[in-house]
Amino acid sequence: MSKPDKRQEIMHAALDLLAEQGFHGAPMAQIASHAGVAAGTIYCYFESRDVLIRELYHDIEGRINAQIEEGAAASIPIRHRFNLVCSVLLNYFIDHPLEFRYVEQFHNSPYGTEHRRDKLLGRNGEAQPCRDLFLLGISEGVIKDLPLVVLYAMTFGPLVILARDHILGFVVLDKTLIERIIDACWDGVKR
Amino acid sequence: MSKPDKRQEIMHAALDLLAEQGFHGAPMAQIASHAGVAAGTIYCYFESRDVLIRELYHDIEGRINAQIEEGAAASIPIRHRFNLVCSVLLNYFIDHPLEFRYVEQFHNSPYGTEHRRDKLLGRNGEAQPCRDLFLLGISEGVIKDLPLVVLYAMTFGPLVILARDHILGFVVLDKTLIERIIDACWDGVKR
Amino acid sequence: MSKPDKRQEIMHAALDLLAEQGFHGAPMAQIASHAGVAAGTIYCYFESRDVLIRELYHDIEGRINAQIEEGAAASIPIRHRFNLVCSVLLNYFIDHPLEFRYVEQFHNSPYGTEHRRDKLLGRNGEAQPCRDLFLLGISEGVIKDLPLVVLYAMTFGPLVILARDHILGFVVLDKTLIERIIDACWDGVKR
Amino acid sequence: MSKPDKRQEIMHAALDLLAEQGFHGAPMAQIASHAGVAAGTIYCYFESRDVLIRELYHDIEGRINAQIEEGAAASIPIRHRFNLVCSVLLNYFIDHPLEFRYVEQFHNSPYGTEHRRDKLLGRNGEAQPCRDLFLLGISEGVIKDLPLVVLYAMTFGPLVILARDHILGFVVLDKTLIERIIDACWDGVKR
DNA sequence: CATGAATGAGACTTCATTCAT
DNA sequence: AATGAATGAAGTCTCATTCAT
Repeated sequence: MSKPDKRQEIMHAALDLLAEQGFHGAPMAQIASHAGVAAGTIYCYFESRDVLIRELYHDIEGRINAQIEEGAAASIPIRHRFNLVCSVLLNYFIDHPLEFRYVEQFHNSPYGTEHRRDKLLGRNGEAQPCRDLFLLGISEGVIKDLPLVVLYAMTFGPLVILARDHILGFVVLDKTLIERIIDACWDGVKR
Repeated sequence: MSKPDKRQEIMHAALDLLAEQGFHGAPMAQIASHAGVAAGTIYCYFESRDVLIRELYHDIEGRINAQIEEGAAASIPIRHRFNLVCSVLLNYFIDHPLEFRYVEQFHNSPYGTEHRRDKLLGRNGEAQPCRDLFLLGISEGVIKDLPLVVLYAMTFGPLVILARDHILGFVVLDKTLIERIIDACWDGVKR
Repeated sequence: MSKPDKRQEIMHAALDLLAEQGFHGAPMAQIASHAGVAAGTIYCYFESRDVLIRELYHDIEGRINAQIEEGAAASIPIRHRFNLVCSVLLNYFIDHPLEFRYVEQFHNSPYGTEHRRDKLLGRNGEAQPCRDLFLLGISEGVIKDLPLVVLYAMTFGPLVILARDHILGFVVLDKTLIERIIDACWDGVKR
Repeated sequence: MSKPDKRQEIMHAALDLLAEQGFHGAPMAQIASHAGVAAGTIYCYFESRDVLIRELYHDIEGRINAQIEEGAAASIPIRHRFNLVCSVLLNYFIDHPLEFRYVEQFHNSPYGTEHRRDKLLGRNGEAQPCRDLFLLGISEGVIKDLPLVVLYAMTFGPLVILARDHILGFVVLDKTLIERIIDACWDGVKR
């Protein structure tokens, strides 16, 4: 109980501070004190700052993917599954603004570049869950026959920007607007 | 000629190094030597590192907006203007990968947050040029009646992601594919 | 049996690691794990790291002196006793390279300085066993009438260097060569 | 004037503190303040602490070798050259106790091990100057036909120990005693 | 304007030691 | 006696910035 507790405290503190102050605005000492532990304690759980940052990303990525899969797995009509995936994802971002900001920063940093390079070789499947959804749609002729990467971009590109704008207060995404947004995304990918 | 020269050298060196190595992977000394000037010289032109970073962003943003305006200003049918704006923007990113990476990093960092905050109060116009395009489209009933922010996201969200994927080698965006992508974006915003 | 066992394990691990990696290249945690005990356990047997280091030295010094005494005590002609002392000592170093390296490092460190300072006041005995041998030799007129310290240096100086060179692989000291070396040492001290 | 000045100040301070307090008893900050410079300044002249330590050794080694060569080069009878080399070396140590202590510690530390390893491959010639002296003596039949390493040990082993003892106050090496010591050393190596 | 040596605050990390279990 | 998670002081090194030249 005390071991995972402290590890969790540290990860939570790191998420908070790194998301809010940027990857280079939060010294280890600050993370430690925010987590209620001594500076050295972090190194009982994470080999280095880099490892902490990567492990934290991996954690969040896992949770997000779990959400997406949840929607993508359902065996319902493609259109509905698409809706589900998008709304689940968008709502997750809205509900977890810190995780969202963390992930965004991670992607647009040398960590993200390295992370992608690794995926190219070792496979990983961040958006893997949607693969089947899109492939099926293409084969059924309801989705445009475009490279998967493009379909991902058409779908998640707008959602990510809107999540950010919502978090920053540029729009208020309510239930109705979210529905209309997802419809628009569908228009983008549907044949 | 020699004064603005040095300033340009510095900005160019900063763009190179900051884009490639991340905002925190390029010390001032490295930027200076890459620019062929002494460390102290940078401070003759920029008050501080932060100012350099922001000024560099401002420069790039200006050039990108100029490109967009170029496409948006033409008094041709909305559909064509939309095409023009998108292709001009996407091609600019593809042709200027360092500027693209720089801007992406800027946005997803405390600088970006602050920058947006400033915009809320004052003005900005990053996507301003498109404002009229979309407003006109809405009033003519050819574009969905959604908040401008959403329309921006529907349009630029996919483009930005695809530019990044192209730069990183995940897709190869040729003329044909770019056309199809822009068509898909149009599907997303059109009524 | 289990208590002294653990103490021995710790001293053995400390000897290994401190000799090989230097006095500052072996953290307590490493010594502990090498000894198969927990970090805190060391402090059940040794008050501090310094105490461990000094106690370990004291142990080794005792064993080496025992060897020397063994040779020095024999009531045989001086020349033979000298031979015995030297060969016993040199062979001990060759057979116990870790102890040798440990002792060398100890001497050439602040520990050694402090150790000598203590000896100045209290006692010494490191080469004490040879005292009688040399004193007898002087009085019998077979050994040069030089200060004991000088005679020690003439005898042990070469041996120590050659032990180190042998351990590091710069020479191979076989039986014959050892004999010739000891003869040379004798030439140095004999009248 | 100011550049080499500061570098010298740093090396001098490092020699003082490292020799007196041990290689691990003198933090960079202390060396810096002892040298009258800021902590960071050391890194303008030395890449790292390790580099400083090695460079300092290299410096001292050079000065000592210069002294030895001075004695060894003279084209006088072997016996006299031997005397000259030994007395020059012993006096240098006595006159420069800090350098002596520094060198001793260096040799008996991982730095020294590494240094010797390098020499084995790349040649370096610490005691090279004496090589000819001993080789000539062997060929002329006035010096024992022993490996050079052994002859070095017979000669320098006692001198090093006595230098240390003198510095620590265990003996007082005056002109007369030094002569007698060198005579004894000669007895060790002469045929 | 330009220089670049110098600064020193502050970052990351290590590790001897403690103490509740 | 034994454990090992936790501590936090201290160490090395980086780097934005300054200032005398």
